[in-house]
Amino acid sequence: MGEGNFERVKPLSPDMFAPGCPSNLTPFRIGDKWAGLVVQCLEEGPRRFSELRVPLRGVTSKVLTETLRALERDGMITRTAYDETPPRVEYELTSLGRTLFEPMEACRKWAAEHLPELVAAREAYPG
Amino acid sequence: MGEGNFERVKPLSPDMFAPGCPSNLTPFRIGDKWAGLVVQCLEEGPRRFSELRVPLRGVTSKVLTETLRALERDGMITRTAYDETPPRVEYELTSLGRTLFEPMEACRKWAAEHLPELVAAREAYPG
DNA sequence: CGGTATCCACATCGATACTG
DNA sequence: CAGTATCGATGTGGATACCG
Repeated sequence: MGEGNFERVKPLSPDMFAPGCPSNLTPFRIGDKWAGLVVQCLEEGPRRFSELRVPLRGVTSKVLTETLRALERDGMITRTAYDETPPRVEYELTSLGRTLFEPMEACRKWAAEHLPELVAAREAYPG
Repeated sequence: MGEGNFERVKPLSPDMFAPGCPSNLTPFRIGDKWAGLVVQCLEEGPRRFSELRVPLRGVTSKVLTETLRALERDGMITRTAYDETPPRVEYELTSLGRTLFEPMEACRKWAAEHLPELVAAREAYPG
């Protein structure tokens, strides 16, 4: 409650959307901090700009716009603007974008199974 | 010839090691440009510092050192220094590091199948 | 051989303010 | 609602030089 549409995006593991979580992995972390998360949010269906801002807590509209444009440019998502007031824009995975599901699942599975080991190693590391 | 040990690292797809190739994806592209490639190089066995510099063309020793330290800190690789002259250091995947194979394979498979579509979309994009 | 030590260019990200 | 426009902090990667 008070969290808006956050519950529409079912978390796949406890802190998957937490900043810095290594499960933000996916084929699209090519120096882009948010693209993988956006794709994850869109896996369940089309989302509006403001709906994406909710689970991606902390992202500014500027950065979210840049991320969405990059994904659109690479053919991963479509942008559909409806001529209404107030304006409504929906983002949706393309068929190409949906092919990302498999590798992302593999990465999420890895994170779910091995993240604790990574964290433990990091904490045990001198320094 | 003249390429040193490059052929020891069998390329999994034509330009997998090319700079900017989206197959450099893997769980370790968390803002790190080279870690995924390093893990890939180590999948076939232990490698020396200078052996890693060959396939990762363009990486400086400074950046390679940082990358290796980060992977070591996260428990993905071990560093073994042999007390010889000239010095010899070997890097090797840990058992945790080897678990990265599955998600990385999934990413490589994705790239091999869908990279052309991404590139085509990018070229067709206005601007 | 296997690194360190500096310095620097560039890009990404974020904060803030404003708009149709 | 869905952005755009600036500006600035931060940090990552690269160039170069040097060391045990």
